[in-house]
Order: sequence, then C-alpha cells, then structure tokens
Amino acid sequence: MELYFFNTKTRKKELFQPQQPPRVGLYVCGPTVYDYAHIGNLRAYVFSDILRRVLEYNNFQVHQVMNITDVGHLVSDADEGEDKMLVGARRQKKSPFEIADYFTEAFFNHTQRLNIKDPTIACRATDHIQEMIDFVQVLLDRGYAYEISDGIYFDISRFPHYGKLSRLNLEEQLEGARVEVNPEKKHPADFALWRKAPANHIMQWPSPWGMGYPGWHIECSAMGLKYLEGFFDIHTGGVDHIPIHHENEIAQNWGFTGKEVVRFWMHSEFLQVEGGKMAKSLGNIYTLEDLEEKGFDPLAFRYLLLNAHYRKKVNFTWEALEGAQRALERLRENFLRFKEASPGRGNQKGPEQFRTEIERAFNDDLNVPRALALTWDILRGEDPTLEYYKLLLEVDRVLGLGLEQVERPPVEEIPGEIKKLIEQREEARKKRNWEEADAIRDHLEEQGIRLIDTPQGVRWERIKKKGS
RNA sequence: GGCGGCAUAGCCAAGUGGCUAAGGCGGAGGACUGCAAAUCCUCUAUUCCCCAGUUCGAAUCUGGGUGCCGCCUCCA
Repeated sequence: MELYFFNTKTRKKELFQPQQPPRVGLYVCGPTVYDYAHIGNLRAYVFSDILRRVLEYNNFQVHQVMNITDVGHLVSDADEGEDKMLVGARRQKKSPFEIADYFTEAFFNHTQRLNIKDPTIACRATDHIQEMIDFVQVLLDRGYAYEISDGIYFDISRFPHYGKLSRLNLEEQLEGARVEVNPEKKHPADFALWRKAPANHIMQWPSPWGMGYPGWHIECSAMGLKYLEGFFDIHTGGVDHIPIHHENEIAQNWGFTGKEVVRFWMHSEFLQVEGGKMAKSLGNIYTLEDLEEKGFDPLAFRYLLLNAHYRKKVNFTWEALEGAQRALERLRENFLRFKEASPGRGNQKGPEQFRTEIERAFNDDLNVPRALALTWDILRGEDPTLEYYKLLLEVDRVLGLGLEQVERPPVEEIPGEIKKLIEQREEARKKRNWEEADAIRDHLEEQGIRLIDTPQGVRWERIKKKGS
C-alpha cells in the first residue's frame, strides 16, 4: 500500500519512497540533556516512534539515528549567553559530563516507559568533536564559512535557499529582531559553527582555531551524515526547529555536500497545557514522573497523544488524561475478551476490511486517531475470534500500547484476614443483614480490595486505594 | 512590527466539496444486583465561531469579521 507523509518542505502530502528500499534512513532530532524531558518534549518522540513503527509496519528496515546533545548550547546568539550545560552543572554541583550522563539515562528511562523504541544509533555530540571540526574545516575550505574573533560562522549569503523551509522573508524578520547582532558577523542570520571558548569555559576542545566548542546545529549534520551514510530519507523534529535549527542544517549540509541531503522533513506540533503554552513561569511544565505521582500510567499519556494527529496542537488537561487512562483500561479489558475468546456479538466487516482500513489510516500521514477509532470498532462490536485477536496485536505494533503484555492479574492467594472478612460478609448477606455486609464491603474498598458479586459467587480484585 | 496555525457536543478529538458529521471520556436511561460496584446494551452535535459569497450540493472552497494559540530567543 502506498505511504504518504506531509513534507514540511513542500507543505504537501507526498508519496514516500526511500532512496534504497527497503532501508529507510531516519534522523530524529534528540534531546539536549541538561534537564528532565517534559511531556511536551516527549510528544515529539512519541511522534517519531509512531512514524518509525508505521515504516516498519510497511516492511521497511528503519535505521534510526538520534543525537544526544551533551555539549553546551548558548542561550542566545550574543556573547553574554549562558551555556545550558554549565547552568545545569552549576545547579547540580556536578561536572557537565555527569549531568549529561544522568539526564541521558533519565531520558531513555522515560521514553522506554512510553514504549518508544530505542534508536538504532544514539550518538553523543561530545563523542564526535573531531567529525564536527572536520565538517567546519570543509565549510571554511569551500568558502561557506568565515572566522571572526569569537568563532567560525556560516555565511548564509553563500546559500541562496536560506529560509525556504520556514518560508521566512529574512529582511522582514530582521525588522523585528529581538536579539543583539554581533557586529562582526557579515549577516545577522549567520550562525556559529564553532565557538572559541573563554579560558573558564568547562567544556572545550582543541581545534585548528584554538580551544573551543561546537555550535549548535552542527552535531546533527555531522553525525547524521556519518551514520546515515550521506542521505536522510526522513528528518524529524518539533515545529520550533523549522525556522532556525533545520534551516541552518540545510544550509551547512549544502555547503558540505553541495546538495540537499534530506528528502522528507517532518515536524510534530506542540503540546499545550490548558489551551496555552507550557512555561516555567506558569508552573505547568510536567514530567512523566509528575503524571505518575498522580497515579497515571505512562501509557495513558501515550494514548492521549495517539488520540490526536501529530500536526495538530494537542491540549493537555488533567481531565483529558483521566479520560485517556480510563479509555486505555477499557481498551485492555476489551482486548482480553479477544485473548480469551469469550463470545461476542456479530459483525459486518471482516478482519481483512478492518486491516485494510487501518493500514490506510496509518499510511495517510499517520492518521492514528482514525486507526484508533477503527480499533474501537473491532473491540466493541466484533466477534472475539483468533483472527481479530491477531489483527489487534498487529495494529498494536504501531500503537505501542503493549497489548501483548496485557493479561489478567494472576489469581493471588487471598490474605487470610481478607478472606475471613469476605466470608463474614457472605454470612451477613445470607442473613439479609445488609448493613453489616455493606460495611465490610466499604471497609475492604478502603483497603484497596474491590468485591465483584457475580452469579457464580464473589470475585475480588485489587484497585488503587481511594484518594491516592 | 513581520510570519504562520487553529476554531467540530461538557472534555479530548477525527473528518477538508456529496452516504445518517468517526472514536474515546463524561452524562442520561436500561439490563444485572438486596442495594451498589464492575460489566453489558441504548441514547447523547438537524449541525461544525459569526456574516456574506461560489456551487445542484460546504464543517470542508473564497472574502470579511471575531476569538484563541504559536513562531520570529540554542523551547519538542
């Protein structure tokens, strides 16, 4: 089946075909590891995960590269900028390298709990300083870069297509520029490839231009070209990367290779909180831990994201997350019916028709919400046959809700005390002493034990304790 | 100041010219129950921010208005 993706470069859905099928080179703009990833960051990785899974669903062999940016990013383009890694290090009283290690581990811990597949290659910027130096040297040799007092800069006047991806008019942009321009730069939008480090800068490496450290943007080009062997079938990131970061990558890649090396640019929209921006000042920046502390399953957050299309802003609210958690629980419950093949109702559509429609949704620029709706159609109304069970597992290869691992909690040995109470309640019920029976039931509920009366007798299950 | 996006039920959201406007959450009613819970069933937008227009036909296209959001800061 044909696969279509929306390409930011053309702002259109285009037929996807990798350069060397079945191999697909996928580059995912990774994290800067100076702090915990928040749920907005994580949305971008759930998106790239879905993308990767849809590619794999289509039998492509995905070679996914992700950068781990563990080298300082200046906060602004001006000299007084603070280095994020350094700020993080100072706060934690650790070396920048320790900080990077710590947050890298935290990052993958979070992504794994969201069932996000690990990249084929995760590469650290600090392990590729030489590649970046070589890259900058080539740009200098070819006249795409120039040296000034504080570093090496890319000369965008040498690249006529600068601004094409974001469709920005450079001259108009400059009118309202809020950043002080380094007067030594030839053009205000020229960007740093390599920065000369002041003596007290912790992270610095020797280079042909003295001690220093790489500019941002450069690691994605150097590492991406290295590990994807010169061609990116797809390059992803958040929409915020379109105007600066990816524009700069395109420019420097052009300077280095003399051609466009990215076929598809795909960007995920932002996650908003209560309809607005997530910001420290608003106190609404949440991490996965914050959600878990409130009793939410990380996969409920994944479900919430699956319910919306990646190119639309999604509105994160606690109410919506509760809805997602509930839906996920019910989805699992329904799935078990199929696993256990208990009887269901009749159906109109056969598994093949569902399979085709779901695949069509996936392949139409990752219309996961549509695929989810179809999944519910299967779960709600269809016969729980083995065929449907297999189809659900197949669909979950993309959804990534971990259905394969879902099973009924094992029958636990009932703690004696609780067993006694249950028996006591049954006695009371026989005597039609409802007051006592209900009191016991309420008591057990507070202990996290829910009783389920069935015609076959009393069942029980563990639930979350009230108020937790 | 410049650029761009969005507006669909209480909430989260699909759908972008033509079947009865997906799906989930919530809510209502029913079955079951001693009563509940859990589960299951049914219902839940004559209408897609407003106003004009194009068209045989528009939530979907065009123009205007209103509201919200984002970017132009090394924030996904």
